[in-house]
Amino acid sequence: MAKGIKSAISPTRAEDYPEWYQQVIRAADLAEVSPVRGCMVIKPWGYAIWENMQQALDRMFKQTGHENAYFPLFIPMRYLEKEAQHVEGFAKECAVVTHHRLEPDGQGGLRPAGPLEEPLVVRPTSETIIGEMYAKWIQSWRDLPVLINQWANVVRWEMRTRLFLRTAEFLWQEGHTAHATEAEAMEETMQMLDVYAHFAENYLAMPVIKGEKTADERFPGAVATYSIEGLMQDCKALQSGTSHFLGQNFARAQQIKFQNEEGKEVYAWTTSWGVSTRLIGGLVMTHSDDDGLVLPPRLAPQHIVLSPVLRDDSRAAVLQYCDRVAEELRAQNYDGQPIRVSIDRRDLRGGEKVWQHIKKGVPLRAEIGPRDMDSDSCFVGRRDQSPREKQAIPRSQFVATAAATLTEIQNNLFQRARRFRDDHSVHIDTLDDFQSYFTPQNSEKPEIHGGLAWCHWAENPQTAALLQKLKVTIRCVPLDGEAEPGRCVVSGEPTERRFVLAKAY
RNA sequence: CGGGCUGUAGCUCAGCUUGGCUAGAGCGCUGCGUUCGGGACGCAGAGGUCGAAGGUUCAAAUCCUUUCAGCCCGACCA
Repeated sequence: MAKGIKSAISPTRAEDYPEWYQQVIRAADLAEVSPVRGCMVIKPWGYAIWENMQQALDRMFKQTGHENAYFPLFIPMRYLEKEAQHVEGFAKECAVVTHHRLEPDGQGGLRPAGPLEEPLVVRPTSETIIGEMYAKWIQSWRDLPVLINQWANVVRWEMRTRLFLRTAEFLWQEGHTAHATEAEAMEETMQMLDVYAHFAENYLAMPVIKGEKTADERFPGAVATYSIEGLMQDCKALQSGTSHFLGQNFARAQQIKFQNEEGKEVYAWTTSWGVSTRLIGGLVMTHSDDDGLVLPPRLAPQHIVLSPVLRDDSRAAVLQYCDRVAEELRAQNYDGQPIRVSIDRRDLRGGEKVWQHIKKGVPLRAEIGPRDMDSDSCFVGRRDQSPREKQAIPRSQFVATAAATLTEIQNNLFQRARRFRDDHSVHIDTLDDFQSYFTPQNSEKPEIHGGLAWCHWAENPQTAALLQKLKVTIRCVPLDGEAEPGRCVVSGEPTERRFVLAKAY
């Protein structure tokens, strides 16, 4: 490739953000679009990130008293019909199975045969099937709470898809709980929102705002929906996890009831909460730069990749030296586990090999050639620094400080993302400021603009029309921070606190 | 699901308007050589039923119809 090229990914973020996003995913070999409409293939490097997310989240779910279970992929259509709002919300995007057999069509092909008596819906979410089971399992107050999580795939027939951010099929986890009292269910809802926020900030290194969704954005059938919202580098917000307080809506629809301590039959209070492979998209858009993916060490499939500089006269010795360094690194712990190290033995030119690891977001990389071996050191680069800033570090020091360096990178990424988020968060108090904040200078080819606008806001037809015009949405009513009486920037109506508004995915 | 654009080699694309030699380029890939610590260079190669199906024609990547997929813009959504 030409020497003049400054960055590994083309176009850059500033030039064309959506295209940059796709190129980062491709360069890092995370995933591809599949031949199946709207569905993606998650490749090993991308799937390993998901596995790391699963591992961390699963531990947190267990620590908060949940157990894993598995429910069917297929949901009888009539289950979905029970909760009116729920049907309405999901009906438009359901895949439906109507046959259970194939037969020759007489022209060398196949056609469906054996129509089902009742169509089966491929789960878009599992409230209904799980609720159906809970209704059987729960009879006494002694049976509560029921705290179950499921790792699964779901299907929502999306018309417009983007890798990780929105695909017809995606992987997620869905927690479903049932409680004896409203307060306990609400406590669960908030607890899991906190778990998600903790995970986002400490693992994804993605600062998030916890908040409640407005009625329009609420989960179909929920009494209240809470979310964590992150800000991507193109200044659009990403809903990155949701926790729903379902009240007794689903319990009533599905007859989840029990005898309480007074012997009275009452409905249970339920919750559900989930995060998906969308988080990988959030990860990409929070940290990556014009040289490709940047991974927070806690979720990186490999923490360190050693790139031996292979020359005929010293090949064996260098490889042996690398093996030794790798062994020593693996004996170190980072984040409670041995450091994940691999050696790239491929006989590629040094520069090319190293750039591949940069594009894949490996947090720490070390080039090791005869010169390093002679001086008993490693030539180390960090993904949170420029590719040029490489340093020779004595082997023993590199090994001894590797875990601390990973911790430092993890923290740096979070600090950097938080600074970006804070730099793109503003209090807006006039309509003019609001409009100009969300209006690009160049309407032909909109530049990156906007961010999180904290505003006094009233929900009414007038404000809704403005939002539609500017393509802005109410992200949430933030939970943290104090109430601050004020007046709606559009209508002047008095309000209690500021909402967060932004353009969003 | 509406409106627009696009499907030609693994990737990015030219060729199509005005049908006609054996369908091209760059990158990537394979081999050999020179190289090698910031993304190498030279030479020689492999690789395409032109998204798919029908049609028009002596002749279709090129024209027509249908269909599938992708991208952008709307509506919808984790």
